[in-house]
Amino acid sequence: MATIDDVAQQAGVSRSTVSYALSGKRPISSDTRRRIERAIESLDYRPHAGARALASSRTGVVGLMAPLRTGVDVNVIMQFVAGVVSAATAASHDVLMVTQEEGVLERVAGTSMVDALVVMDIESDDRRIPVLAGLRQPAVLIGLPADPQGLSCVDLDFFQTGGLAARHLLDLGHRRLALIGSPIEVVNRHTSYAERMTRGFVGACEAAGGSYLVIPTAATVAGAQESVRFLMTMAPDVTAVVVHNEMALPHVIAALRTYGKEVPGDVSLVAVCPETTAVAQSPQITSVDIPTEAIGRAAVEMALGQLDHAAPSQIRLLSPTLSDRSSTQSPAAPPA
Amino acid sequence: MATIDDVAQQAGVSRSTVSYALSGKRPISSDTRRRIERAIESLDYRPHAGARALASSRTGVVGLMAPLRTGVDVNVIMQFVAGVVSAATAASHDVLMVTQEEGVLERVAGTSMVDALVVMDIESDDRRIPVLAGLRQPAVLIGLPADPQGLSCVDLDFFQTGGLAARHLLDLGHRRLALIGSPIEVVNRHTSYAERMTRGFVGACEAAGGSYLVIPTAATVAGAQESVRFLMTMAPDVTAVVVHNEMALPHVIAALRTYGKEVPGDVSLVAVCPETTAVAQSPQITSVDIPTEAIGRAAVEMALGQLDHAAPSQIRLLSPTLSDRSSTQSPAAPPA
DNA sequence: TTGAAAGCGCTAACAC
DNA sequence: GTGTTAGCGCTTTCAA
Repeated sequence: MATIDDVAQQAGVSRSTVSYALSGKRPISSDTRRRIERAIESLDYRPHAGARALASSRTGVVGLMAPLRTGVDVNVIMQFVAGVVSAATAASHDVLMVTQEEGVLERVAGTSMVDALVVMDIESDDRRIPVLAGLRQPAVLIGLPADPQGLSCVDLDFFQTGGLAARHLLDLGHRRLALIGSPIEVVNRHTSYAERMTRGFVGACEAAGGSYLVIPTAATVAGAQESVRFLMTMAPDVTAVVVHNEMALPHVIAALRTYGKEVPGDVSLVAVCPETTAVAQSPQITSVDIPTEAIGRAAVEMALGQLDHAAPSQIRLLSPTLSDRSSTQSPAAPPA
Repeated sequence: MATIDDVAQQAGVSRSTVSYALSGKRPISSDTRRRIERAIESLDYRPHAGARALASSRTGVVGLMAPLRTGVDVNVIMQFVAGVVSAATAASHDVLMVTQEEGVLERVAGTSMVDALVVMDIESDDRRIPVLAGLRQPAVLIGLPADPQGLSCVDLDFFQTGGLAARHLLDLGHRRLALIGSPIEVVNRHTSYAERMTRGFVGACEAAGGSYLVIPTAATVAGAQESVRFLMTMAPDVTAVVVHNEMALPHVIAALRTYGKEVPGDVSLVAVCPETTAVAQSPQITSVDIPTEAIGRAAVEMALGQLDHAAPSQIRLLSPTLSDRSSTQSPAAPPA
């Protein structure tokens, strides 16, 4: 492999001139620049990443900790990952995927393999937070823990989301609503997220004088059936449902159908899920989108922005937007 | 951050002794070793990855090129990724995720960011192959291109797979079979994979004197319905189906049902898909498993094995295994 | 069993 | 606008 000295020699300049030409950190006469470029080209020169990292304390790599256990809304995870990778690429960075195992965070950060870290699937009281808070590298959490300990966070604003979904249905005239929510384990682990959603939902219902029911749901066929059965028992006159559980969504729709409830004829349905999930159902579902790509992108931008203490740490909650599709309508007039 | 010199000083030994103690490349007296360990501990020393890479020409990182576009059997991709990451971790390596963009391969390899590369989603005539073949680092392809140009490949043995699936049904007594295969675009891109499967399937059918039909299928609801309609028109007496298209699988089952064909009562069904997909259906599907984790694992092992030209390049086709579940049975006796 | 010292390839003062 | 040079922190001969 050609080194920077080879390039310098071939271009008839000093090593530092080549380095500066590459980084743009000082002006280079256009003639010199041309000779350097030619040399780089002809030698197919690429700076050695390790050497660069050693000399500059910058690796050009951001670490991404993603939950890789399959079965858990893999689609959603992949979308976050895609957002992170594309934002990193746009900022000339690569992405190192790290597993959840104990100690990797310390190792990856401690050995200076990465410039910054993005951590997904943050639990309310996540054990990784104190570790992350003690690192030299900036870290951004995707999710909103109870105590971020000064770390930056990005997440969808679930309080607004709950309100937005409920209000859409209330505005259509519905008065008896239900929230079919996250699996109970998730509720317990990620308190903040399901709780914020619920509070927003409940608040909107109460403000509008609607009645409501909140039901946690396992992300399985049986779980969805059970929740719908429960719903049909407790509130057979429900006319509108918010589903905040992308894995259960299709099963909920199917289960409603077994009770003779068609969407949207008998029951209007708003889902909280990535757009791709919403449009993949039939009928296409009116949804509050979880802007996975945007969140991943924001996480990287915030992390990289903090590099030279340029930007301060911050908590960023993205406002939800609702996309009106084919699963909601005004309730049928009650039989006279 | 503490450096190796800090450790050496605190332990009262030379820098090289610390280095050797760490790498185990030469014997260290147990007393010295103890002092070094203590120093490392008390200073919380971690070797600098860049410095190490510079001095040793080894990064401890393997690059993984995975298709990140969502919508394409993300589950399957994630399983491969999980296999790669866990195998890499087991071998004390980290994983750098790289995108499909033009030039990244050259950059990542050229700048010595990785020790080896694993590339997923290989097409029959993939443009990346010549690039990979020209790199200093070993590369392993997941898939089997027309011309591997000396690169190592891992894949499921799809020829055997086709035969195995067909034979399972033939052995049960079925004589009129169909293969509902990959989307036509995939067939055209990844020729080898769909083609090998088809040849295995057809071969087994002909050997047993069964009749057969092969139908490419789009991975959508409409695509599955259309394929089933075609099947029911062309071969209404079909009693056994092999589905090699995990995205379409549930839709195919649903579509069959609309024609009054229950699985397995009227039609036996064997799927070719990851085990998790097979057991997630109802009824659980008899399947030839795509051993995604094992393939990912094998890819990393092969790549790392080639590091010092230790192992030669090779093509490895994993033998399929069939898991008998609830979707196959002998055909009903024809009405007398 | 251990130490001294020469790099690995690059960046960024500092000097002109 | 360009060159000189001192590191960055580690591995690995070579020598003892």
